[in-house]
Amino acid sequence: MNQVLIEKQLYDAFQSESVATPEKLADLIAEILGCPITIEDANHQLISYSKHNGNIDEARMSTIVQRQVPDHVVNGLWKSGVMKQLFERDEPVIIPPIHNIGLGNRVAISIWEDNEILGFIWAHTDERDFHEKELQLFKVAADLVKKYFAINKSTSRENEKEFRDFFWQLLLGDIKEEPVILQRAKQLSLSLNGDLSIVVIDFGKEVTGVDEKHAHYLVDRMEQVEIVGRMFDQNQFILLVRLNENANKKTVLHENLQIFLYKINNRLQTDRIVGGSGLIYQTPLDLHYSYQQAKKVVRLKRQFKEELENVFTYEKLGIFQYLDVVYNNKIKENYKNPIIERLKQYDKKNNTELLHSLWIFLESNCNVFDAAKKIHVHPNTLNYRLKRIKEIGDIDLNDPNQKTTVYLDLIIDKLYK
Amino acid sequence: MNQVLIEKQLYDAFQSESVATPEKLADLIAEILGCPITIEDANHQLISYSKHNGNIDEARMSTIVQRQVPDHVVNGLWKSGVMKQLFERDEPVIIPPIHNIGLGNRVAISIWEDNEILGFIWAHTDERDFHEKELQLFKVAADLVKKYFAINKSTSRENEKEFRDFFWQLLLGDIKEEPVILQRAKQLSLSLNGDLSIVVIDFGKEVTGVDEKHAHYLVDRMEQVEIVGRMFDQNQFILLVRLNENANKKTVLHENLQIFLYKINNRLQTDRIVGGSGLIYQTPLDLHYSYQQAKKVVRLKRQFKEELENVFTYEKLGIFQYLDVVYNNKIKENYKNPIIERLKQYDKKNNTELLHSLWIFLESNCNVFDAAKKIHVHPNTLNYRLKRIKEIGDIDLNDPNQKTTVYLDLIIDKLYK
DNA sequence: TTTCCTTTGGTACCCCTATAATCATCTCCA
DNA sequence: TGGAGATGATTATAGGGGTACCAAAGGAAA
Repeated sequence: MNQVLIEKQLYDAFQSESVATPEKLADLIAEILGCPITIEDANHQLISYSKHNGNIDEARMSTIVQRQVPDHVVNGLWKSGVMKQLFERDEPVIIPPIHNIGLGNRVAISIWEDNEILGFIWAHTDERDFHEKELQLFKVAADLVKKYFAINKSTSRENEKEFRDFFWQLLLGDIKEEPVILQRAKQLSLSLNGDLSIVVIDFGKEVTGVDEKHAHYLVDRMEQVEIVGRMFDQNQFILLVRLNENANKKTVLHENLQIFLYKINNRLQTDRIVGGSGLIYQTPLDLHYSYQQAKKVVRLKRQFKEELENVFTYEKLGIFQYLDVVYNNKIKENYKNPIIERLKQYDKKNNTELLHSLWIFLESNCNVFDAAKKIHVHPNTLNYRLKRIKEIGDIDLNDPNQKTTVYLDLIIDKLYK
Repeated sequence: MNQVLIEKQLYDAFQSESVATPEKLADLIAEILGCPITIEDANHQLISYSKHNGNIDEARMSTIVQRQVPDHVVNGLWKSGVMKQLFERDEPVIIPPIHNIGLGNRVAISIWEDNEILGFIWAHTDERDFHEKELQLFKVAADLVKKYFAINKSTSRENEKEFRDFFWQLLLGDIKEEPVILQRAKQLSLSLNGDLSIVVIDFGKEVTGVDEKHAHYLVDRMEQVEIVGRMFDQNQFILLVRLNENANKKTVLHENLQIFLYKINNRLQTDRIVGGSGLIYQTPLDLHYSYQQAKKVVRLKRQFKEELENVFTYEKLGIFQYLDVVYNNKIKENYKNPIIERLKQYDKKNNTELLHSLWIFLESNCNVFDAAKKIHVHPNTLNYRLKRIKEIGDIDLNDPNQKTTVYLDLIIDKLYK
């Protein structure tokens, strides 16, 4: 009965304020539970905190001062497994002190809507123990806070479907006039100026709720980029991002994606998730190109796992960008590079390794010494082999045209076998 | 009346022999005209010669001994313009002595069927002059010889249409079973084993009779290759060739085509005629690939006139083989190499020549010294520029992948402008 | 003037080329 | 069958040439 009473009290208190401020909400929860309360959003930004009475730990102090949870505290929470629990269920989690990040006793709960985490409530339980009753109350509190989030998100929620349609139009290039795009963006309170790019994260399987939560959470923590739009589509998480003015265009996407993919694979205990970004364009008109490019990066990363392990942007695909069209052309024209064929034939007949030597040589930027080291032969041996290759293959390795051609054909020969 | 009489006599004489030997024909003409006669086919192979009375010149002597006109004599005839006249009309041509090739006074006439030259008659007029009467008689003689050729060609003529159909089936790859192909080839007395390839000569305009004659004549004089089939199709002359057993596969087509094209352009006073060959295949099943390849060579040679001036075979196209598919892919994906874009922008802003320097460097097989020489700067200057290029373009020139990509993109950037 | 960019000179070190020697394998012929 | 000779593959050595790096000077813009 006591519990029901308190619950009613909470509800009444909450509903009595037509627009409850988050601070009042924190104070109210703190009062009922009898301990300091902190409310954060999904991105660990401080929403509000209760008046504190008595001494507080270092983690709380710095969170309040910075208006967000310090990075090292977040990292510590991940490492200790606490965040993982919060991400995977909506029950209160009892957290023992973690001294090296200055964190005292806590009980925390995550707040959900559909599969998206809206935020967290942290109770600072240094001064009192939480038993079943308090934990029940804490869940009720989470429900209240969820309503607060829901109200504040309501406007964007209403637009959700409309936004999705617009996003697809951008991704498919359906709208051809920039003013039309910008007007619709304005209606949806989106800003589409600056450096834009599409990022595609591919889960390689159907995306579960847990996957979505982690993905949402991690993209929100990307640095130097702003997530303008996001959407799940089958196995893929599609992002429309804007680069910050002062970000280094050449590297920011690469770095963020690298970190993102490392973390999400780590947290979901897999290695299946890959991702890539398209080129950066200055107009939303071109975003459909970026989308296609990002998808191509993902596709190629699956196809050439090792080779493209460290490639995350379309720009860095290099020759792989053209590999499949060239390959298809070869198939269509039934073309086999006669040089390679001659060398293969010779190798087979004479039990030599001319073709492999040539490949290592080309891959070593045509440096005989480096290449010789890699295949454990004397540089002069490799030089001799190159001389033979020139004779047998009828190729001039000093002609960049011929060299490039055989390099391309060799890559294809190796990769499409 | 005398003329008509002789004409009748000639006809009678000719028709009296159910199968007149060419020797008798030569003797007959010699007797009527009162001078030694030589009959050759289109390829300057000796068909027959009349008994000679009196001294003969060196050219005749060596022609008879070798059973074909010596090369230097043929060349001399071309240089003096005689062959040109013979090729362009079917009237007797009076030829003054050409001493440096040992040729005395001659009157010659070419023998035609449709647009193909069948052969020539040479009258050795050292001992007597040809006037109007003799010239008329000479034309009658040519008509007789034509009939001789016609009889001997009749079997192949009958097959002409059937052959054309078969040729097209080969070119288009319509027949999928090798035994079927070989059987049909046998019916047409064609041999389709060995190293086969398709050659396409493109006249760049409608082909006239004169063009055809020269083309037929010149392909018959190719060395180390056998013309298995030939056909005119719109602006193109399509050849099916077989390489001789002992020919150097790597070079024989290149060399023959180079010479052929030089000569035919020269003789027809143009530079419009181009030609190319496809790959060499060992089975007629693959000839349709060779045909497509040869057409591609022709098309690319028109598109990149200077760059492919010395390329005649598909094998030697090098990177041009892939250029258009890569280009189309770029267009489709709206891709502009960001490295090149950044360098262009920098060059424009700072009035520098980084992009051009990079191009020369890549074209010089990445040899700083050679490249520096070409653009007249100190090698260290170029080194410095390369350092800047690496910084501004964010490119690692020691990575063959990146280098190849930018090389390809630069070629396309230059050629498709 | 300061600063940044570009060019050039110098030097030490690394790399490439050419030549020759060594070894293995195969062919051919007595 | 043995051995001379040919061919091919590898290693050794020397010297010239190319490259990377440092330093300095000239020039343009702030």
